[in-house]
Amino acid sequence: MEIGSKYSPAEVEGKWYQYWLDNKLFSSKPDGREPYTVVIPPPNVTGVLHMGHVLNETIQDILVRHARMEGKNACWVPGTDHASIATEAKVVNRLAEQGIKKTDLTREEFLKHAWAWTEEHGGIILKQLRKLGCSCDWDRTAFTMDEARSESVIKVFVDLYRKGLIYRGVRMVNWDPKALTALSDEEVVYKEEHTKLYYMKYYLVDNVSIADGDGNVIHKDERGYYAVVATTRPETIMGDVAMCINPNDPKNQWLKGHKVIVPVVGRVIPVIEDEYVDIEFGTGCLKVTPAHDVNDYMLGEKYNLEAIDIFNDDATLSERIATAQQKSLAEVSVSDDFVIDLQKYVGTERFACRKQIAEDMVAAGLMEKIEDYDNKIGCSERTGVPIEPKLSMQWFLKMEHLADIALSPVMNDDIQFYPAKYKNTYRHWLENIKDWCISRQLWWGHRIPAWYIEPGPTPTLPSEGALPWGKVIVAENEEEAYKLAVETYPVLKTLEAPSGAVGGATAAFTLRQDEDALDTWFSSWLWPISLFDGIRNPGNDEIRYYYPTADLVTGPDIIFFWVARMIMAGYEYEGKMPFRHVYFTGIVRDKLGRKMSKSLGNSPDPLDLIERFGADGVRMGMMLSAPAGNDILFDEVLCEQGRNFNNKIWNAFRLVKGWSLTPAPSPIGEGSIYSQEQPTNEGRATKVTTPLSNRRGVGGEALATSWFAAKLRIAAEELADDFSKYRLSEALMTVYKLFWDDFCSWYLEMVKPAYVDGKPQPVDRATYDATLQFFETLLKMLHPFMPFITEELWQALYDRQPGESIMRAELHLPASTDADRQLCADFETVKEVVTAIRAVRSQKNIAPREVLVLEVLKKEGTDALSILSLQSPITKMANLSAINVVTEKSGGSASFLVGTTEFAVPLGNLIDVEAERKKLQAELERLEGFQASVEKKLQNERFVQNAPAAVVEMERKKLADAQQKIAAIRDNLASL
RNA sequence: GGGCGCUUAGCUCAGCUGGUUCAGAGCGUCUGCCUUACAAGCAGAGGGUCAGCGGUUCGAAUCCGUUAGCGCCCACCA
Repeated sequence: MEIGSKYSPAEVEGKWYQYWLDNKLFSSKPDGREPYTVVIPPPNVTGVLHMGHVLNETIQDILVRHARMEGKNACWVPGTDHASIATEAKVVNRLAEQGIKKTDLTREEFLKHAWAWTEEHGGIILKQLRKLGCSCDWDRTAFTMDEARSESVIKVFVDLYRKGLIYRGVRMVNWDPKALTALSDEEVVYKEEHTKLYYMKYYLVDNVSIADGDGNVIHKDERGYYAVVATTRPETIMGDVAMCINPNDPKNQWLKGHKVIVPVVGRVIPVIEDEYVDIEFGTGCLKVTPAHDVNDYMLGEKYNLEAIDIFNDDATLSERIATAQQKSLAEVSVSDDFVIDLQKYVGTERFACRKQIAEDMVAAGLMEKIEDYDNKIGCSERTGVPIEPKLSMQWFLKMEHLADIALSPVMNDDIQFYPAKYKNTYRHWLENIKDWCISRQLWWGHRIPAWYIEPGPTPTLPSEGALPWGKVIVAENEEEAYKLAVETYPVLKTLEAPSGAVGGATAAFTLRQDEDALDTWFSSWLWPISLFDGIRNPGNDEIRYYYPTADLVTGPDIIFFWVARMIMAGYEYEGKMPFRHVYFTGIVRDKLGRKMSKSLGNSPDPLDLIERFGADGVRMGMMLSAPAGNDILFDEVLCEQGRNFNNKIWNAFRLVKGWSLTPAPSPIGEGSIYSQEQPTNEGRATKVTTPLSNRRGVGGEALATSWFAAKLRIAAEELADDFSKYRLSEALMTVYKLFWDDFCSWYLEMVKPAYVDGKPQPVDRATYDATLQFFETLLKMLHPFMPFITEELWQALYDRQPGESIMRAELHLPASTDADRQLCADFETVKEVVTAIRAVRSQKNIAPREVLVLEVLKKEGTDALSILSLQSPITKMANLSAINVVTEKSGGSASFLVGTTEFAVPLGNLIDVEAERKKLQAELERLEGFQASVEKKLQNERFVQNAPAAVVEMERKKLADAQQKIAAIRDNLASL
């Protein structure tokens, strides 16, 4: 097989993805195996893949592939979200480009456009996930607005309504004047802004004279006494119906019982008293505008004040301000000094109006002062415009019961959060939860299944007053609603009976469906259930098998929107948690720590990255810096590292596949060391006491092979441990180092055949087989992270049956043993010795191909000889001709310590005595310092008494070792 | 305003129950190598008062307190 020295992902990825699809390797059906279920956090149906998705989906794919290789029945269900408000906004924009206004369309026409848009863009993102390698069961692809999901949503709405958990009412809601819809509290984000604080004059209507003193702070000018009200929103004075002071506020006692004039408006309003008012803020006088502020609304309720809504839905000033002004002026007329005809503001936009009215007030002498002020403004998460608190009729879901059932499972870890710190956030939200506004004034979404009873076109009315006009009926469909209406209000039966057709032209009454759609999250919260049809078809085989799902991978930004609510729905409808673990990913930022955004242009296109580095490279780049819950500082350099790793794997494969075999298999454990045949270095003076020989009878390859087998077993356990703790980036790093350092740099270098006469020698069968098996194991360990290259090489490693895949290959290694650990520890010594010799080469500029001799100093009380059992790999890796045990090392040699054993490399006159002396001197000082500190510790009686025996013993050993080393270095120095 | 978290090498982070030879990794940096798998590579090296201060302990990066800086979440001070 001819293979290039560079891995080309593009050729490989498409091929294997198709192979996986063709062989249905992603698909799952309930069977006897343990299920492992993941539901995708559904991306917006019209969205495109961004780096956040790459992170999120890569993690899910790693978990799913890992579980699949553990022999579990892995099922990853993909799908998309209709994203009501976002998608509707996009459709509205597109229509606007075509010169079509939404308001000119009927609901049906608009929905046609929306569906067309969905067909056009829907699923693009799912296609992109395939490029990433995601192993979703595509046959299960769902959409929050497909039939099964829609019916589930409606069923749940009806159910909750009948349970009394859903109600309808006029409440202060967050109004998005751009999207023209109500929003839930969670959809409001607060932004810090530099604004102004306006201090306005509210003159007293009764021009009495007021005595100074008693702490009162009185304002008076030529027009009379006035109170000063501070506000950030002067335009809302048009809705003022009262002024409120704190009854305990000494500086405002004089205002008690008076009436004041709203400047500009001219309305006369009472001064009311409530302890809600903060004495410290502003002047302690609060204007009360029940229609436009949540707190004012509460005051309004409490003191029975009128709410004057001054805005249209798009937050322009309403005609109502003028009529309200006329009405109040008709009641109590005030001096023209204080009044401006509000008609001039009608139709202006709220911020323009604010500017204008402030200027007008200054001009009219009604403004005391204007100060700079930093304020937090609630804005729509979607459209970004400031929210307008607005009174409106909406549907709400009572949250108390749902919060109750959702709290404890997380707090007692039935559902585990990674990282666990989000438990606090979760608890705090549930403990302070408010009712969920679930209606949206949108068309794109699930229409609320509520109908209002209205007179039909041809009613014959017995007695109008007794009829239930306007009453609401909640049912799964219109037919049901009709039946229910008649059942609930038997009087409807007495009307002229409609002839069959529901709500038809002949009906005596009709049902008019509520215009509103449901909040998108009202469908997403059912996702883990509705994907298996558990709502429409409770207890079906799929829901019983796949539910609860295993892991949910999502961002902490939707912990309330989605995670918490899924937990509520899970317990309410299945009586069980929807998932066992939640893995919270961080936010993907650029390397400077900035959020990735279109406007900054700092967000790379994932598909472009995949093209340049390969999907495996991008996945690895993402995972290299992705501990759970931490933000990811993404840097292309990491993808490059990923690509380089792919290349490394590729080349390791080329090496192994290029080997030829010796004709007859040679048994492991005996002989077969070609390095024995290498010539000894006759040229260098040595005091040989032990000839180079295989003292303990184990060959180089065999030793390397048993070492790496042990290493693999230990690494597999580390890997399993990392996975169990969701430390995926550490798991990847474990395999990365295992492959690159241990397998390539040590193992392969140890077993790789030598060249004789320019030709590589054949490799013995046992080594070859073992190497291939190691390779296969490594590929399996890597597969969840890098699915494509591992499949490519796995397929090429051995002959495979059609339809076979590494995806379904299981990774079973026997448990590691103490012997394994001992062997690995021994090999650490090998590595240290080899590294030390290489360092000598590097320092002395000795080429790797120049053959050296190593001397081991045999001293009384030391274990110098044990190294000889490992001499074969050392000899090869350090390119030695011999390892000689000596009692006295050669003159002019570079020496080093590994453990307490001293080694020397004879170098003849290459040695720089002065430099060597300096080095030794430094090392000696370090060791003496260390020795002193250990001695001090051991002389401390409290340490010896209190510390565990093992720790004390360890210290004693440290001391003994240090003493030995010091002695060796002193000898060395003396001999120089 | 309330709550949570973070601060360890140039960068990004591990360090899990306080105790293996003065703290680890990856990347980057420096030095030397085009050595017949791989220069997208090989070999070697340097780099840290564990944010500051105080305490507990025989022993602290680790536990407690405190200060500073950073970040996140929640909240109706107009």
